[in-house]
Amino acid sequence: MKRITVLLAEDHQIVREGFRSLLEHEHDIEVVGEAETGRQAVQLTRKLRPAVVVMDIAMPLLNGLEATRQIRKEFPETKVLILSAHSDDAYVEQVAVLGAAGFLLKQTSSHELATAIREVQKGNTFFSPSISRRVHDRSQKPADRAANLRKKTNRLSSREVEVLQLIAEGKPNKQVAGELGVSFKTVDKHRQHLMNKLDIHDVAGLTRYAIAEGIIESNVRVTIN
Amino acid sequence: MKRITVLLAEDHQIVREGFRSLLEHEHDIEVVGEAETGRQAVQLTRKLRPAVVVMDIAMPLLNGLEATRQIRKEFPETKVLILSAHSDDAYVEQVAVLGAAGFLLKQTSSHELATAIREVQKGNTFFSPSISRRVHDRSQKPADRAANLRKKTNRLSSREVEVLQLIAEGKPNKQVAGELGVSFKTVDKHRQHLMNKLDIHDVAGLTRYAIAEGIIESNVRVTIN
DNA sequence: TCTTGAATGGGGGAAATACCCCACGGTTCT
DNA sequence: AGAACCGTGGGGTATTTCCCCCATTCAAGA
Repeated sequence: MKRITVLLAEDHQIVREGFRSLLEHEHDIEVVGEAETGRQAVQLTRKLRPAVVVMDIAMPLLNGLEATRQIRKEFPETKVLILSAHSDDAYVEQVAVLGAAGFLLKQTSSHELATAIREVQKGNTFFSPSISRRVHDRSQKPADRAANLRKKTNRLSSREVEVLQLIAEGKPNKQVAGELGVSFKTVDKHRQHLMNKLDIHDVAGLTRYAIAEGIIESNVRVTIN
Repeated sequence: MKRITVLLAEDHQIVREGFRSLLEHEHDIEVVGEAETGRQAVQLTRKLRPAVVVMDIAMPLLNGLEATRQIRKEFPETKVLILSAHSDDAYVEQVAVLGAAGFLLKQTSSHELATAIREVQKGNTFFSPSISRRVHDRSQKPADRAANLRKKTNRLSSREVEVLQLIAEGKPNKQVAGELGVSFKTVDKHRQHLMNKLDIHDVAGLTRYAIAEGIIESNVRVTIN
């Protein structure tokens, strides 16, 4: 029997190990890798080609939603199962358009996690009950959709969201440039575009925006380098 | 052999089940109960009398620190091992006076969790390296420690909180100075004191802190001047 | 009483930000 | 085929931050 290959993306090691331990009891599922950040999740997906990525949202360097977008773009056949502590509107909003195959809350049981992994691998979707209700409500309203499409102009690009997260984590442009592997000037350019699109012209404002949008959490303690 | 009885207090079911699964591999440790809230942790401690309580901080109804205080008061022989995602100064500060036997970060490995449980059961303390460094610094100087507790050295003064709020609202020092009716240099000085006390050295970090502490909200849209 | 801290103010300087100018190669709609 | 972005990179500059140094006044605690 061919087992379902799974990549775990979750920043807290002990929680990640817990998930791995839980999934070891499921003999049709194999955890082939673990990622600590969204960026690592993208890299490991490229390298390991798992069938399913179990993705936490709140992660340093690159949050789970942005990582999902990048993975879905590069590997449309890879299923991403979002696993989040919160069911914030800001998140739920994005999940539908992101191409995630499912959304689980951390309040669910391990049994449901295994079930969800099997379902999304088969090509189905799997949402926690409270989430699915909300997504349903939302897709009822085409007005919102239209509004989203119209506002496309000042919607941030994927790269811009990435830079925004790092800025909101308190990293200076030079360090952001290093982590993204681009020049200081490019980062500076993204920063300017961000600011123009959002009409927010200071780091404090960008940070508040990032938190309000669920790109980062307010109590992240960024690792000291 | 008598196994170490453990109560798990953690609000996310799947994370809790993961911890249980991890600890099932340790044959000298037995998970005798699981609590979803701080209040339930206190109740189950009363009922089950576990040797060690593994306590998450962020929990509904009653947070882990308050639950720890109540458990320690009622059952001084019960060891509480705090398990937190963050190493905020505010938390670490309280852990010492709370009577917790240890403090683990979720970034640690499952192996360390088992070790910590064994150590605190024996009556020792166990702190994650990064935490222990901080607590150590503090307890190294008894004079400082006493001063800290009595004078609350690293608690912000009301003026500092005032400046922090304006910074987190995205106002430059010059404007803050204008609004407070003091010189630019004074504001700069408050800013430095803030940063030293909180050990946060960038505006993004200060903004996240202000939001986490409820000093401002993330979705404030500051009026444009 | 004497020290400590809070609040005030200033000089100076290296670093980072915020905002202009410019360009090129690529994708993606229209 | 052209327009409109996107991502990349370089030049420059004014402002701001961040962190030292220095000081005085006043209130409160050891």
